[in-house]
Amino acid sequence: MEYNHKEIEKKWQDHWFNNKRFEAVDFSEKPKYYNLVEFPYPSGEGMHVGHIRAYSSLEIVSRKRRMEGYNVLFPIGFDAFGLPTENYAIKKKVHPRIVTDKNIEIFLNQLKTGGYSFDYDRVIDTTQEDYYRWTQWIFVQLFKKGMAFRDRTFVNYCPSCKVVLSNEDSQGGKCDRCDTAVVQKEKDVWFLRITKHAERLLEGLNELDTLPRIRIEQENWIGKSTGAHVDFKVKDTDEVLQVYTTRPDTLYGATFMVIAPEHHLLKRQHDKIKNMDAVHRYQEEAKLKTEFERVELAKDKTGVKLDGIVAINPLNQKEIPIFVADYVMIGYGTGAIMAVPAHDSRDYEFAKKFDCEIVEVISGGNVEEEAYLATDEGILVNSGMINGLTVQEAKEKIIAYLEEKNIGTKATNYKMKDWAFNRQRYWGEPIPVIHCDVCGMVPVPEEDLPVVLPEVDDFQPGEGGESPLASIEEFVNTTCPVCGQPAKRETDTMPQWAGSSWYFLRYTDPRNTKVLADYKKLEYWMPVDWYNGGMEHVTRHVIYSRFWHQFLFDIGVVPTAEPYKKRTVQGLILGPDGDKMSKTKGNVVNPLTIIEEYGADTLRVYTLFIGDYEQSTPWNDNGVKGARRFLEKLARLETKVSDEENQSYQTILHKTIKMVDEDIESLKFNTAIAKLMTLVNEMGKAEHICKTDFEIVLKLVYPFAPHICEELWNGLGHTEDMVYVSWPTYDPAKIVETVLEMVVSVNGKVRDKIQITAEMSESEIVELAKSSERILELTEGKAIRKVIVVPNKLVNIVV
RNA sequence: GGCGACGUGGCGGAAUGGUAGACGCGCUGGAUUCAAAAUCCAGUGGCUGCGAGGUCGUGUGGGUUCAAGUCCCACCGUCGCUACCA
Repeated sequence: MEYNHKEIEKKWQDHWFNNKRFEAVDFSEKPKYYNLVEFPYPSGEGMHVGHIRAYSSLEIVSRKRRMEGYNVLFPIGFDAFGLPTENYAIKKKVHPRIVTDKNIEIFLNQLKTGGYSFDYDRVIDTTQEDYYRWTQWIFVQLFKKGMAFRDRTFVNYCPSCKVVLSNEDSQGGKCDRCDTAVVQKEKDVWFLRITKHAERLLEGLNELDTLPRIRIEQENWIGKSTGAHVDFKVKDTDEVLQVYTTRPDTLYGATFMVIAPEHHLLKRQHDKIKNMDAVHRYQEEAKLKTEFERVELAKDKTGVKLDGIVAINPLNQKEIPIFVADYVMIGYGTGAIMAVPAHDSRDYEFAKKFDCEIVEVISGGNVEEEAYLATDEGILVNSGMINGLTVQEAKEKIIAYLEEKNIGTKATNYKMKDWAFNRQRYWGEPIPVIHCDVCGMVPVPEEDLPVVLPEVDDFQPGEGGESPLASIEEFVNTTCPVCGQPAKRETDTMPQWAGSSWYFLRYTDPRNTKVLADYKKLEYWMPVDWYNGGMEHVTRHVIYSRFWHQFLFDIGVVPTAEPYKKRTVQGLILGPDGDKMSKTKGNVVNPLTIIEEYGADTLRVYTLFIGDYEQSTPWNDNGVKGARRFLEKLARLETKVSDEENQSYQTILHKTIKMVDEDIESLKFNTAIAKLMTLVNEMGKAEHICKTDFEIVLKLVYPFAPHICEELWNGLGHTEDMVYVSWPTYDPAKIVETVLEMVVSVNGKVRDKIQITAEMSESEIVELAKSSERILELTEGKAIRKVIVVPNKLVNIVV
């Protein structure tokens, strides 16, 4: 067969897609299997080799599952709201709707060119009204249950994108989109009460089949810690300054307190604080600092001592000063800390600079030199009732004491904050809320959904961080659905994470106009059996979507408590230079040129052969040729096919069936392909190949390189395509080697090899090993102290 | 700073504690060809030896073990995530 990839691939793609060969069937009798890959953002760049790699894993698994007799749901869609499209629309003066539709069409064609076996009848697009209607519907439910609320706080604001960013989108003090330094801005914004689910999000991880590093990253993100809330009285006031600490055992060492610049105490005790001018100046400075300055340039501690008020240490009744300093964050714990300089490096640094008392309360270090951070070992000193106790004992005793005296409680805290849920841009789901002077905030009635994005001429965001929707009077002005009075619409839109937080549900019933998805269909398809995606989405998207899913479960909309059974991640494909692919570095590999030159089968095989699937690895153009050669060798086997049986390759054939099966299930595609290459090389040496054996090889290669396999399968005279032919199983009898080689080593060094047969006993093997000429030379005149036999592997003789 | 992963030929990478370097790329030699491409065959970690072989070798230094790339400890380096988290 001449390998004309263009012709073959076109032919089979037309056949599959025109005949809907990958259609997922609702309520089929077959067992269901739901494979999910993260849906792409339809950028103008189109498909990237990263997409190929990301989708290929479950593409392989989906093809294999169909052959194994499953009813497979393997869907694809588009997460199409977001800034790049909007920015492009602003620049080129084209409506984002037009840009999005065009990009989606291109992307879908590219996916088909790659031969991906998605069910293309279930394609969804988060920007379509019939989709975001349900995104808004979920928001309304969240709002009704008090899970969505509005609050005035300092938010991360990108002066370039003119957008309020969540903490997740402004990591490292830089805007996720444009890298501009983020500043703090006070604003009324929407939040989702995800912190209420912190514990459940943590517990749900126990049910998730995933790698430890993936689970740990999520656990760290949620950031649970345990300790105590402790109340400190502020002298001569009714004020109680509450702190959160993980180290209540060090309470006797608390020699001063620090509150965040935004702490409400400053406003409340305004009159008593004598140096309020200095405090105000400090607050202003802190506000102007970007996140970057606050974190990266934090080497030097700054702060202002409050003049006029002091706190009382509740254990020893000592008066201790209160400082304002920006090393304490308003958003974590209570925004105030008890400072224990002897045993916390930040407090130590601050105490040294501001000349505060340092009292050692845990022995073992040298607090003259540095903070002693002992956690487990170490005995309490200078600590009244807990002297002599271990840290653990002291913690328990102090908490009991605090609770008894009613000045503190055992407490749990989470790093995770409520989810800042808003954008001030055009291309997003309008938040379906109406502001009425009489009734307050009222959700848009469900029958009025969706709140449709209005047509506008200018998508440019307002200078003050206002949404472009705010300037459209026909949109803003409405009537209150409760009292009928004139009212105004909310003009914020949702962040991009919204549409992706439930998309996997919509795939089960993508055209439903009554509910987000039919409950019976959800019961049939959910949960997602296997979800593959990027490491970068493990902490944000996965947690957000689990939160929404848990909420939807609580209100009876979905049948499972957790959405995903298994989560895996793919490693990045780096540029040929080993750097992350980027347009600016000019090291981007375009998958379409590879498909053009070598074919989709080659591209698919190469992107999986390139290295460990879960590890990052650089692209290598030469490697592509190897993948292509493999397929050519496979095609050449066709010429050797006969009806006659051939025993010469049976062992390796059946071993390969076993290993390829196992490797696919454990994402070891690189070794699966290596073993298939070995098999094809071996069978190439045979005089003739039995037709049924060649069929097995085609079935094994099919998930990786389906087009050429279909062609060869067809060439054998089959009229039915390979999509639902049965996956091969190995014959256990055939993988047992009758004659095999064992290594004989002396003191762990390999010295000889012996041929044994499967029937030989261990003592026979040892005798054979000892009597080998090479071994006799080495053991002559020495006493054999020990002989270790590892069945079918080696004999080690210790002298 | 914290958490995590990783470190193996010229390159990408294989190795349930049991023959280190599977498989691929590249390279060398040969066959084929008028020649080339393609294809096929052989070889391909270092040092050493005519040779059978010997010896060293998985970032560095220790340890456990009959046996360590693999397990443990320390250090060095690279990458990812996170970050004054109290």
